[in-house]
Amino acid sequence: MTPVRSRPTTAYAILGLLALQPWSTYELAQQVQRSLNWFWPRAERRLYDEPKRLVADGLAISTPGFTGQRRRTVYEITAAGRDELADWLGRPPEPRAVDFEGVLKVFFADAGSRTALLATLDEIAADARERLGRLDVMIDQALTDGARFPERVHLQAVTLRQHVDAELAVLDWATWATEQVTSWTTASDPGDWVPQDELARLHERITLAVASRS
Amino acid sequence: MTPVRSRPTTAYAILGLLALQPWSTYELAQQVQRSLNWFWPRAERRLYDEPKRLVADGLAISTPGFTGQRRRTVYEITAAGRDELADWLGRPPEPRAVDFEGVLKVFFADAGSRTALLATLDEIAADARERLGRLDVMIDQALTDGARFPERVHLQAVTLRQHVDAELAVLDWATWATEQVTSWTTASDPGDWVPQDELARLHERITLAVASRS
DNA sequence: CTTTCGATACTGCAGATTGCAGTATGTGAT
DNA sequence: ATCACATACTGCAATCTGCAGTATCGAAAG
Repeated sequence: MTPVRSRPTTAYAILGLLALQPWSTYELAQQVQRSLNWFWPRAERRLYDEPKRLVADGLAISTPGFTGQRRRTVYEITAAGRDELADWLGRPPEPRAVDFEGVLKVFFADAGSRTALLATLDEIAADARERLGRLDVMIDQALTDGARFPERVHLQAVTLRQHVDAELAVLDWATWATEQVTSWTTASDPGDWVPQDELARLHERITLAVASRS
Repeated sequence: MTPVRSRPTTAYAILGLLALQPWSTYELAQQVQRSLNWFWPRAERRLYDEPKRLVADGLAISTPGFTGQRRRTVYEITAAGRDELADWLGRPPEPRAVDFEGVLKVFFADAGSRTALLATLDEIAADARERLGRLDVMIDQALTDGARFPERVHLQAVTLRQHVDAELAVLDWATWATEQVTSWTTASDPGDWVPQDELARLHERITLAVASRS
């Protein structure tokens, strides 16, 4: 039996795309930017090396071709590739990891001005709104004939809902936070605002949620 | 004037902690795991190299000391460090980036079994519940006398709310997704389930949200 | 008909970052 | 007296990013 050499998750991400159809590296990069970027953002550079390793390990095959004089490599998944992909799907996922520089700036806001804090919250909200706009376009494409993989619309709907939920949560939070901060005197002095009340509400929400959804 | 050499965000994260009080590298590592891990997760390894660079650039000073025979280095922020920190707080943050292997597995679920998909959703929910449990403990500590920085509780409350919102959004989504998938025939065949209805609802939610909160 | 611009199709390289193993000492409990 | 756990790091391979650089193709503009 083949030893289950664990690969970087990016390998499986590419394998997953190859399971849908053969792609050239360039198309693969486009596709990753378009759809995977929401939950598995990787630099384009990575997507040029990883398929080579998949080929070396027999999980994909590469077919060199030409567009006029210009070389182009098309990758295709193998049976072994589909096996490893299915295997990976059966293993527990890594916990979610979030890089959110905006919240880092909010957390350390007392080392700067109240104005800077409000600007940060504004940029966070603007970013969320921009993302929601792009999600709306994707939803539209999935609804109309634009869907590239009509047989996968159910999975797209489920994952799109995750993105929308996440972005709306950020937007709501940033909107709420802006309202609170507006009543503060400075970034280090919240004036009359009582953080303990908010913390108590958070505790309530957690208790309720964990009780009802377990 | 000093040129604003842009540093990795991790440098500012450490600078932010040093702005609160001096720390040894080990304590710094603990603290990053405890609080920053939620929105700026970094390997412990990183936190041993970065302070050295801060010292080299005059943003911090290191004081070597001893605990018996064992060396230990304590870092302190300098005035230049506080300046750069405030400067960073005034610059727009990087957009949020999420590594969520669980959703990647859901997205490619049709390459595996329905059972594997349900297991993935379960693990996502379990992870969210575990995190909410830890958040609850942190909220408790901030509420009772356990707060290490009572003058910063307002900022803790605002950021804690972000984490709670995010985790609850994930938990709600995973719960909902499990219900939907339960009605599917296989991971590639949703049976009677109509993804278009869900997509239409998502479009509605985006339209409403962007209209009301802009 | 030529120039220009954006899309296609990559490679090289320095530096950022992780994960893990390894080395050692200090402290409190059994 | 021993053991487990906390403290306090370093080395290294592999992963990953960002950016600059190379080159061809196709369509539109002048």
